[in-house]
Amino acid sequence: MSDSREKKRQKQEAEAAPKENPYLAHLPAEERLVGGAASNESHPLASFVSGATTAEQAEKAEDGIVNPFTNKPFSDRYRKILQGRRKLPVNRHRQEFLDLIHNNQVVILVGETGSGKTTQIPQYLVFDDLPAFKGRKIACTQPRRLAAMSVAQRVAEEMDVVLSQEVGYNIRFEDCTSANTMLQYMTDGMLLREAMNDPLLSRYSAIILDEAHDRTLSTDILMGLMKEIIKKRDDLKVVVMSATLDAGKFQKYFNDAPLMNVPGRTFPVEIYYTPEPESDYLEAAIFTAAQIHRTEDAGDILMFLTGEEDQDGGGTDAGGWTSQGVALAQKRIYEDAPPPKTPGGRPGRKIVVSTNIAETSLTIDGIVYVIDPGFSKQKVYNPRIRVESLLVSPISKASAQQRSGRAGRTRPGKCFRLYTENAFMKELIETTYPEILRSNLGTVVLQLKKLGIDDLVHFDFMDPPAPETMMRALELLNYLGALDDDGEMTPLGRLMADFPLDPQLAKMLIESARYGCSNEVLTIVSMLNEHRKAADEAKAQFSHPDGDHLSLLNVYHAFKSANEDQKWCFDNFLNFRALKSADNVRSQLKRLMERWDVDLLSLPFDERPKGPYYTGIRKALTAGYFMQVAHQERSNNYLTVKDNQVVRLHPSSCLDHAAEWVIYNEFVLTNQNYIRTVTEVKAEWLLEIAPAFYDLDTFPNCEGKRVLEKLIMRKKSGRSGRDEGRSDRDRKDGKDSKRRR
DNA sequence: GAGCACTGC
Repeated sequence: MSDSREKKRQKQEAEAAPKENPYLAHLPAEERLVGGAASNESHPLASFVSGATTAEQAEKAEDGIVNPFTNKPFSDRYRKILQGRRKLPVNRHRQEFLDLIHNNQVVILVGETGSGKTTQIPQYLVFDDLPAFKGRKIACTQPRRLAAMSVAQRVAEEMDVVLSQEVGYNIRFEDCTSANTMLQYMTDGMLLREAMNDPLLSRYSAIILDEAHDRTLSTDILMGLMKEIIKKRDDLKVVVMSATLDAGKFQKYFNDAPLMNVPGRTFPVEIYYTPEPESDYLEAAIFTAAQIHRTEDAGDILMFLTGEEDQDGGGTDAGGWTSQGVALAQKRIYEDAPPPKTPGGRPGRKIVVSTNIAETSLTIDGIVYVIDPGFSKQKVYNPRIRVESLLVSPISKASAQQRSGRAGRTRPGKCFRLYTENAFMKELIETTYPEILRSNLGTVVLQLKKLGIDDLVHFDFMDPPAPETMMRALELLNYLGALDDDGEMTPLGRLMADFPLDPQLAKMLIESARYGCSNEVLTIVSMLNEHRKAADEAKAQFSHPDGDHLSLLNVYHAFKSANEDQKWCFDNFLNFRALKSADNVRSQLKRLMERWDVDLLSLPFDERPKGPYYTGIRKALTAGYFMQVAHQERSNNYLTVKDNQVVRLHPSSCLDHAAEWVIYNEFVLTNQNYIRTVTEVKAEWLLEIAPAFYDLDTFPNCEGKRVLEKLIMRKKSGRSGRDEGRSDRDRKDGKDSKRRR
């Protein structure tokens, strides 16, 4: 949700009053009324009827003297760009597209990279649909923020308008649109959030879902939502654009919608396989690169590895090579390869080492050779132990094709697959499983409920998730109090869905007001959101003995006390950008709390450490994370509650004593099971805060269960439960316990 | 004492 709801409301009001034809601002007021255009035959759009235009009409308007949307003369730059646009492959299909969209509510469009679909199709729709006549807009969604921004910028130039005026973009933290905006690029997550408050998406007359082949969680939900909305809005047009050949699936899903195919502008790529399987793909990749460099013509190399660790291995430098991980050197990959080392010698060669991000989202010119070891790191979800983890897995045939295609963007290329042809044919799956089949669905289910989808079992997913995964999500939301026992959304659940956070974090934030520490929990939640960059940085001087969550709070306080100084961050080994970003998230969440009347409170600070300050915070943390708890056994191992997984504290943890019960933020599955970002809690809090989850009848046998049983017995017999378990005894030799591990 | 594909609200 972006900056101000008030701003949005005003904008909506302005748009809801389409009395005047905004294209005719140069005319006297009476002629500006809708329908009045016909009375001025000189206007470029005078003869246009929404939903019944031709490519010829539109091109004539584009070729004219005056920009029909601004009434200003077209610039020279505009005309130059227009020439290029007319040469794009998609341009030849303009009339075909119009015919399809006139006769169908949904159109599927397959266009490979370089076809021009992302920039042109929305403009074709603008000229045909004339959204501003209706006081509506056209939305084009992108999975990534950067894409939404840069495409909007490009299209604003193509249409010769100022970005944020007729063409704009809307992403988290940045709404670059105005009351004049008729074409809006946005992230799919942003449109989804809008749908939660406007279930029919009534502000839009057409919605284009781009990069649908990505099958992100948001795209999948939006597609399901579109199917619902078109039943209720026959005035809404939907275009689903994808880069893969798997268009049949999209067609079938959208009730046999018609398909338009736009070829890309690509060159042939020769594919080479290894005769035998490779045992060490990293070594094989480096060897292949060396061989290409020795024997092949000039041209850059793109190498797909699975992660940063791999990429360090690829950092060889020899004979004018440069090698850079994409994340580390986003600028350098666009530079030219180095010149020959000796005059007249062999040309230099650039090697781009990348994760699968270069598969679709990144275009690098000059790549002629692709090295594809056939693996990528993928998210997987195990509903049995409720853990999401990253796993190096074989890629799909579709991914392999995408990868090889990267070699043919500028001229004919070669792709070296480091696996056998037989493996490609027989072992690789056709397409990568969509994210929705590989994720914890807590957030998805909460969003769907908020969107008003009551019957989740029969919701028309393009790929329905496993019932067990669905059950896990419902169970989580029920324990958190977001759904009642009938699966109906509670007021708390509705409020939780308004926060752009995991359900546990949302619950924790909302509940923190009851514990009088919402200011502090707000900070912790914001820092956790940025944990990958910020959490590990909590160095010794900021660490808190009771846990990592509290250390994050210390880091943020110190950062603010140092006036958010960049040098201070550097001196203290903290990531400045991550902290700024956490601060940005914090402001957004704070605004949401203010809007929804969640009190912003703090407990008395000076009474630390004995007073309630930290206890209150830890209780609030427990209110969100009571399902992610581990108990330390006598063997010193930790066992996760209910699932009984053996885990160890992640070495980055600053917990400095044996803590019998801890909540954890993250379960990291590697060679060992680790829990990361942990804070000590008390058994009595668990029973008190989440009695439904800590119903011991639902527990498998374990030490933790017996400890809780004893505690309950003691409580029943009227004694104080304060000295439960063995924690007080162990605290005395806490340092030793730590060392023993 | 280990390691983190990518994205998004």
